[in-house]
Amino acid sequence: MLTKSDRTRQFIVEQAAPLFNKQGYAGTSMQDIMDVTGLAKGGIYGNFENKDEIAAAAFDYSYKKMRKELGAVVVAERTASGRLMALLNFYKNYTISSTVEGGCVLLNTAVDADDAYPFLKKRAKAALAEMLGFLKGYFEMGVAKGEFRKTIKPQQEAENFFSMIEGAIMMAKVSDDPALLNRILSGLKDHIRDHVLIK
Amino acid sequence: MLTKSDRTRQFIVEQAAPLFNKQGYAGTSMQDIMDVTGLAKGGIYGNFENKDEIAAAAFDYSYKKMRKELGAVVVAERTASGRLMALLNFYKNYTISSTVEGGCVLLNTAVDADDAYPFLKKRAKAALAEMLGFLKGYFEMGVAKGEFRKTIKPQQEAENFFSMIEGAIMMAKVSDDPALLNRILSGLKDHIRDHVLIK
DNA sequence: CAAAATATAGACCGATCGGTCTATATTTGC
DNA sequence: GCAAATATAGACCGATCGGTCTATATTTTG
Repeated sequence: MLTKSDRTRQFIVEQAAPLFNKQGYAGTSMQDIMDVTGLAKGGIYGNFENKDEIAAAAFDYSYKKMRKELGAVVVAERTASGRLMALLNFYKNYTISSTVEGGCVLLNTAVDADDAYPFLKKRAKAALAEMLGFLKGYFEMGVAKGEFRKTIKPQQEAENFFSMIEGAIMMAKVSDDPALLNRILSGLKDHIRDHVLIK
Repeated sequence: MLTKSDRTRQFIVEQAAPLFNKQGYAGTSMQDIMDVTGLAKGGIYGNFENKDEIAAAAFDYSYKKMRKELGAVVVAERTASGRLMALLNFYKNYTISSTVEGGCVLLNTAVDADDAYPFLKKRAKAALAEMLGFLKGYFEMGVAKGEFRKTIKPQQEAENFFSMIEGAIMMAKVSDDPALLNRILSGLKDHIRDHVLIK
């Protein structure tokens, strides 16, 4: 059974995750976390060593939640193209409603952390590598099954795909234009149909 | 002639810009700015109302510097494809050596500001719109001059282009893999040659 | 249900936050 | 080169920062 502390810890992480995702590491104070959880200092520090540990746990939680949601819609599809389409659908309107409030946790953490917080950067780096690995796997699957052209390069396709999605999330968010992201996603679907799938 | 205050103000902005670009708004303290300029509180606050005003001036400075450098290499080219290639070359190795230390100021500010600092978000939004406008203009120019296919859609091409570049900068930076960005840029060059230019 | 173990409240800490103000130093205009 | 205007140093402010510690409250275990 889950101990009280385990449940409190999880509660803190879940409440703090959107704060870190929206406000970044430096922009999120312990007071913010106390406010959002309703706990006092002792309640927080009894479960975490320090702010870094909460931020790290919050990232892990947010990323895993996203990966789980994404995984669920993707593995429901049995073809490579179906999986890629499901992934693109997953990101539709992602600037309006994302897994964790504040948009893509990978994008936010990568930009927030890369020059200032190595312990967070490490996590974002690993998460990105994993996501690229998944994408690459779907392209390899398509080629292996004879669904995709043999000429496509899975690694390159994966990098192209994900850079466009992440860039589009940033652009759509700062422009207050969710449709911008959706247009990019739509373009990627066209790309699969026209240049990846065997005609 | 430039007054003393004008020169000091400019000096502060130039020294502070890399700090904000690397550490973000919340992660940059007035003490940091005092340290990097060698000025005391009075020297800073005699030239700026508050931290917001410095951050805003720092963004404007960084963005204009980038736009100027980019503009110089782009307008040296007389063809639309030449301009796009120049732009892609401009971003080569941009995670290693960018206009202002810390990478793309537009990406960093957009992500840092969009949920927390409206006064900065507004600036990033305007800057992004301008960059997309430039890109769109080059594609329109290519079509108008008969250099590009009439079927290409300048707005869509511009959005695709820029989202890929920005996403790739984020990915390359967090992965410590500058080559990732260069591969994306290379892919975009291929795209122009193979699907934009008239054969 | 009582005793032991655990978890939380909240007072407290020194350091740092953004910002003000005055006295002094430096420029500027004549 | 002197007087007036301007710009800077740095002491100081209250608020907030991340973090500690103890006393109390709550769980857990027998």
